Amino acid sequence: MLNIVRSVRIAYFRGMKPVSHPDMDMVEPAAVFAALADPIRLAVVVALADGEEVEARCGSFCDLASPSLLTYHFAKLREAGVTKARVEGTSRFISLRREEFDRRFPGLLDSVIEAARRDPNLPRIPDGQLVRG
Amino acid sequence: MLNIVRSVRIAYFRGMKPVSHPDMDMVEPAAVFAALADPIRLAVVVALADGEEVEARCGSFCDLASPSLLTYHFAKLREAGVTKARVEGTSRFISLRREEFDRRFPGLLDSVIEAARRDPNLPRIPDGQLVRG
DNA sequence: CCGGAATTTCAATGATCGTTGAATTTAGGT
DNA sequence: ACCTAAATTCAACGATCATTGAAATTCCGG
Repeated sequence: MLNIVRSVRIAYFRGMKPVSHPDMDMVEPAAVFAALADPIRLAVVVALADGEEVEARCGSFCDLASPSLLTYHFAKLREAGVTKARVEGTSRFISLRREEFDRRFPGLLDSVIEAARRDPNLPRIPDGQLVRG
Repeated sequence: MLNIVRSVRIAYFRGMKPVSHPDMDMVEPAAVFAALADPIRLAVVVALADGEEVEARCGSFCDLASPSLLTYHFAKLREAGVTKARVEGTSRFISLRREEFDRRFPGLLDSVIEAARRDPNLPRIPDGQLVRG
C-alpha cells in the first residue's frame, strides 16, 4: 500500500518531495511581516544574507532550535516567499529568493536585514557554520 | 478615592492621559514586524503616509474596525514605535514617528509602505476622510 | 538488506492574538 | 448639572502560533 503511494510520488516528482513555493505575485505583505516577526526566523534570514555561501544546509541552524521546530520555521519563511528550498538526497538547502522578492518588494529585504542586524539580542550563527556541501 | 487618583494624575500629567511611547532604541525589529503583520494596522500606516495631513483623528479609521478594536491596534503600532499619539480633549491624534523611526531603521518604513501599497486587498481609506481638526 | 543520518509529520501543549460587546472614563457644549 | 461624543477598559471567546517529543519518511553507504 505504502509502496503504491511511493511509486506514484516517484513517478510524478522523480524522487523529490513536493516542496511548494508560492507564486511571488500572490505573496501578501502582511504575510511577509508575519514571517519576519519571529527572532528565530529573523536570525535565519540574517545568517543567509551574511553567509559567504548562497545556499545553506538546513542542519546548519541546529543551534537555533530543534530539527522539528526548524522545519516549522522554514515552512513559514518559504510560504511567505522569503526563502526557497532545494532537495538533495536526505538533505535540504535553503537560500533567499533575492531577485524575485526584490522585484516584488523593492528595497524591503535589504532594510529588513539591516534592521535585524541592529538587534543585539538576535541569535547569531558563527560564520563558517553554514555548510553548503 | 477615585478623586485622589485623578488629582495625582492631573498633578503629574496636567490633565493628559499617560500615553506612553517606547524609547526608540529599545524597539526590537521582530516587534516592529509583528506590528505590521496585520491588514488593519498596515492600512492605518499606509493611510497616515498617504494622507495630506500629518496627524489624523483616531475616529477617522472607523471604517476599518470598531472603536474598541481600533484602540487595540493603535496600541500595537505605538508600542512598536511606529506611531505616536497626542491627546486633545476627548480626542486622540495619531501620526507616524517618522524621523525617529528612520534614524533607527533607515529605509525600512519607506519600503514597508511601498510594499503595503502594492496589496490590492488592503482596506483603503478615502482621501479626505483623515480629518485633523 | 540493514543501519544511520537528515529531515518531516503528527498530535498535544500553553501562550498570544484578533475580535466582540458591554461598561467606563473623559471632556466639551447647551 | 445633564447630555453627548470620543475613546478606553475589561472579560470573554475562538483562532492561530511557537514549542515539544515521539514516530515516520527518505536516502545513502556499508
